[in-house]
Amino acid sequence: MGRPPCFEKYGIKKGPWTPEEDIILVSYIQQHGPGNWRSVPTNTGLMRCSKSCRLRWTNYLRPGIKRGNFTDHEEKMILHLQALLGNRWAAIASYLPQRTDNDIKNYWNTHLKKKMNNNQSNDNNHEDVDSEGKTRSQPLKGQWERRLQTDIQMAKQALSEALSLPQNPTTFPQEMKPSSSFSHENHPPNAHINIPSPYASSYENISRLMENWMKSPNSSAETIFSNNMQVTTGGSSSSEGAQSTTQDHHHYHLHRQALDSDLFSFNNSTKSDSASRFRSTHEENDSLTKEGLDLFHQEKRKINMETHVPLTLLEKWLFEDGVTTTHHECNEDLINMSLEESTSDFF
DNA sequence: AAGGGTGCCAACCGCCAAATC
DNA sequence: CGATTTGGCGGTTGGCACCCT
Repeated sequence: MGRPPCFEKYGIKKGPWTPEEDIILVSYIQQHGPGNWRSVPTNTGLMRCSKSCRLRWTNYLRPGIKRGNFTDHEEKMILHLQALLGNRWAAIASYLPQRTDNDIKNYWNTHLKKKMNNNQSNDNNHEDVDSEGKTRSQPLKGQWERRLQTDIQMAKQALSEALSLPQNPTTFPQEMKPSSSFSHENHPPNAHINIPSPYASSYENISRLMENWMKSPNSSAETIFSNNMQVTTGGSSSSEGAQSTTQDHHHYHLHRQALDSDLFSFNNSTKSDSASRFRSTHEENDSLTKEGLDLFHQEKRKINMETHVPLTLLEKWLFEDGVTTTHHECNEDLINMSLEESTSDFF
């Protein structure tokens, strides 16, 4: 037999998400936590498939997501991890908790792939032009990959070199270190993320939105949203959402910024300590519900049991798996090499 | 100013493994 | 144990915004 058929076959809506839909989804996740996506469309009335809801949450609405330009360091990490793991964007994204796999994939396809091609075409001179037009030496890119493919011993050495990135503790966010990347106990997710926000001046509006939202969790999202954000919602079809005015876009970004607020500090429970964030943020919130606490304890137990493995193990798994699947012809020596040793400088 | 080309990115598609009945 | 659903992943696409001529 199998599972009962899901509701989502009827009248599935596609296309860009509207602010109203976002509000509904976030509101639901706020109450029930991420997961059990099958029930989300049914319980919220969203005419979206569960898959779409999950993607919207993980790629856009989930708090703690860093958007905008990739830093030089992030770019290097992506390049190195891509060389190690191949196009396993989810695995790569697990090393960059603030970035989504979709984000990294897009960045790779639009920027890095091009850059790699340029590097290969300019192979003879080991110089590269960065985004600011400045010339800098790039001895690792390309060279590292070629050496990896040709000689295991050389590859070992090259890997060590590649992983020995320039040490710059001041520019390396705390949460990106593996030992702490899954621990935000004392750090609200956005507290130390330096987002160049054009919406800072509207912080009060956001605060009001969140305040009212928390006070009236049962009121309709549309009412809350229209009262606080004054967004023209109209018919709220996807096409209309996509055709909103510039002002609407501005408000939409305010809304988006609000969703990033610490008040909703869940994280994807399969990849990080959503429970820790959930607790740390909700403990500071007077409107914390008993339901929320129960959820937190459930989440924490689940995470402790299933997903919160030491990162060194995760690294090993990623490394070994990546090597065995992408470079299986030369995997033995690489597997024998201790990743912890070779990455000690990397992080 | 207009039209075509290009870049970017959110969202979709299809596949697969795991879970469930 | 097989059928079915769900969740996750990587690849791809559609449409908007920007740039160039």
